Order: sequence, then structure tokens, then C-alpha cells
Amino acid sequence: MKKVSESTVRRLSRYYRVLQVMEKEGEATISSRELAQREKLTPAQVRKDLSLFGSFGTRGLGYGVKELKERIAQILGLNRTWRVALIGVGNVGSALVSYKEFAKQGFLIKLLFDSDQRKIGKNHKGFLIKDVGDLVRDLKENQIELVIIAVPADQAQKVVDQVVKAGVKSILNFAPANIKVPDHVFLRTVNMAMEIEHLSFALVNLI
Amino acid sequence: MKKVSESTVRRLSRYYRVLQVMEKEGEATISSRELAQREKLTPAQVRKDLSLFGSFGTRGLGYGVKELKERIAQILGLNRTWRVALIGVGNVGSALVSYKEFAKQGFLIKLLFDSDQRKIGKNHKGFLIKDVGDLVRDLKENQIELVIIAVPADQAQKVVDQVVKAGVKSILNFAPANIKVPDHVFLRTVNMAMEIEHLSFALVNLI
DNA sequence: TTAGCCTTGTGAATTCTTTCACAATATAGG
DNA sequence: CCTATATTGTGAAAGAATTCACAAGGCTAA
Repeated sequence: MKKVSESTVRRLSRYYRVLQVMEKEGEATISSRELAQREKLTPAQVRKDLSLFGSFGTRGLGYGVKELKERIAQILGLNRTWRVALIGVGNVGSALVSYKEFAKQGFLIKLLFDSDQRKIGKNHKGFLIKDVGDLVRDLKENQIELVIIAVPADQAQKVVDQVVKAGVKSILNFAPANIKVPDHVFLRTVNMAMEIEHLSFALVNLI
Repeated sequence: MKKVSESTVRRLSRYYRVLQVMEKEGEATISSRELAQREKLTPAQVRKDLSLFGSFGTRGLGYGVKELKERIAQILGLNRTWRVALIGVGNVGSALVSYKEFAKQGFLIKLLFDSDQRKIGKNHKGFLIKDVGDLVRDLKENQIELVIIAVPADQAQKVVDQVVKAGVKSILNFAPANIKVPDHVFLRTVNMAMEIEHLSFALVNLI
């Protein structure tokens, strides 16, 4: 398979959302033109992206909504469930536990961790909060595949090191910190301050 | 000024964070090599990015940490404060109110809105929650420049329309919805499900 | 069946981004 | 002052992503 760029993966996610809506609306097919329109892209871009994974359109007609949706789900790994642990039950962590979209796409939160003795052992939205001290053991025992980090910035690296030690290969980090991981681990950091900085740049420079 | 790409702005945010750390560590200068190393980029990339905005390094020596930090702050619009309103005091909204990084970079939350009658009028972390029905009036009266949307997906477009009507030019959206805004409004959507989908793609395809 | 449309899939062209490579210039030490 | 070393700033080269443009194929309706 040709190299799939970051931007292509990002767009696949967007196509997937459009297709979910289209399916609900009862549409049987969608053309690259329409898909592009909905996401403010070019039809050629859509076709190029999809062509990386094979050719599943019909000339003259477009793509089967259901079929294309299934295919993208398969590409993105959404046609299965993932065992997720969330570390840090503060404001952000707490919001993420309730975030419906995760479960909808098959990301099932199985474990919650915190380091605060007052939280450990308590029930939070149906989950027992576990001690971050037992992280390595518990992640392994529960075959966690994916971890979400929502701890304060100054604890993030230490926690990530434990997560890596437990053999987890994929980490989504919400701590505003510069985390280092070995090459074989895939880390994505979401920094909300960076997003808002982009907006202020736009306000200052573009508008 | 030459066109500044999305990726460049994103990297400027990252440089800014490194420089904050460097300044605290008491470093007076930093070279493009060191800055690149810390962010896993190439020195040429760093220099190209900075050169878009002028030349403020010294050959043979590097960049003055304090000076460069100030300069990037100015470019990104962080050398001032912004008046921010947050709409939707649910799980995500609530987390964002407490998110320290915003205030640290000068994004000051001035108003909170919700549509839930049980929340309106109540105090939330020191803010009076206002009625989303009065959005247009209150945003104008309080000279809000930047709005953060954290309402459920199905209400997002309606709320954004009001925000645009109030003359706000910059919107940060956390609702998992496809929002449309006029060309003169700058919208950024953070979709946490998309971020985690990237991780599952990596797990399925790359690792 | 044929004419008229429409839409995919994809090489080629174009545009955008990153990296290279080096002249220009600063510092440090003798 | 001179030499060795470091580092910027930037055209040019290379590489990546996007868009163009069109042949190939399929649908509809008479």
C-alpha cells in the first residue's frame, strides 16, 4: 500500500462522519463531488484519498454509502472495539469519560486511574477509580490497547513511561506537556491552548 | 508578508512553549538546532519558519530566548488578552472553564452560557451562567472577541449562527458537528473522536 | 441500440512544504 | 589580528500533496 499521509487519515475520519449522516438520511449512493462539497474539499481530493485503498466506486454513479462507510471503518479500525484506559480523573478526564463519541466508534473505556487518594476506590460514573500506582499491572491484566492521558502536565511523562512499560502502543495525550515515547509507540497530543492560539493568530493577521 | 501555512502557525505555538521553558531555565540564547531537537524538527525548518516574520537571530550565536519569545507572542497575538465566552456548561465546557492554559496565554473567559433552565442563573466556578437566549445581546455588550462552543452536536449550528450574528470572528468548536460559517469568520473544530481514530488507524496499519 | 450524461480512477501538471547547502557573519582564544 | 568554530538567513533542490484533465465505464431514456 502507498504511504498514507496524516492529512488523508484525518480526511477519512471526516468522510466517515458524512457517510454516517448520509446513511441515516437513507441515501444509497454518494458522488465524490457531493462528499467534497460537504467537507469543503475538491472531488479529486476525495477520489485520490479513496483510491489509495482500492477502487470501490462505480463510474457514472458514485460510491455506495453503506459499502464505503464499512470500508472506511475497516481502514480506520472502527469495525471492532478497543479496550481503553483513562488516566487522570480531573476536569478533562471527567469530561472524556462522558464523551459519547468514543463509545460510539468502539473505544470502550474499561479502566479509570488517578493518583489522588481521595478519589481512589471511589465510583465515578459507574467506574471504580484505580490507583495509578498499579498502572502497569492493571493495564496488562486488562489487556488495554489504548490509553488516554488527562493528568497534570508535570506528571504526564512519568505516567506515560509506565504506560509504555505496560506494552501499550497507542496514547492520546491531553496534558499540555512535551512527552517522549519510543519509536514503536504512537502518541498524539491534543493541546487545546494551541488550537485557540491558531484563532488569535487568525484574528491578528488574517481578518 | 508571505503566506503563513497552517503547519507553520502550529509550529510557532510549539516554539513558544519551548521558549517559555527555556526562559524559566534561565537560558539566554537558543540555536535553531536546539529548538529543532526539542520538537523533533530540522534546524532548517525552524529557521525557515522564523524567517517568514523577519530575521531576529544572530549568526554564530542563535536567537535571544526572551526576544524570540516576545516576537512569537506578538505574531500569535499572545501579547495581549482576549475576551472569551464559553457556550455550553456540560462536561466539556466545565473542563474548559478550569483549563489553566487558556488564562495563561491571555484567553480570559468572561461569560458562560447554557440553555438549561436549571443551570441558568447559577454560579459555576465563579461565573454566573447566562441564558443562551440572550447570546447576541450579551456577546455584543461584553465585546466578546472569541467564542468556545461546547454544546451538544445537534444544537451547535444554531448557536454558531447566533455567535456570528453577534459579530464574533473567531470560534473554537468542540461539538462533534459539521458547522458552516461565512468566509469572514474563522472556525476551528476540535473533534476528539477524530484524534483517537488516528490512533486506531496507526494500530491497525502501522504497528 | 444509440445518444447524452454523469462519475470514477489516475497519470501528469501544478502548487505547496521541507530540506539542502553555503555565503555571510558573529564569537572565542591565542 | 588571525584562525577555528558556530550559526543564521535564504536561494535552489527535492519531496509531498493537491488539482487538473481525460479516458474508461456505466446509467437513462427514447
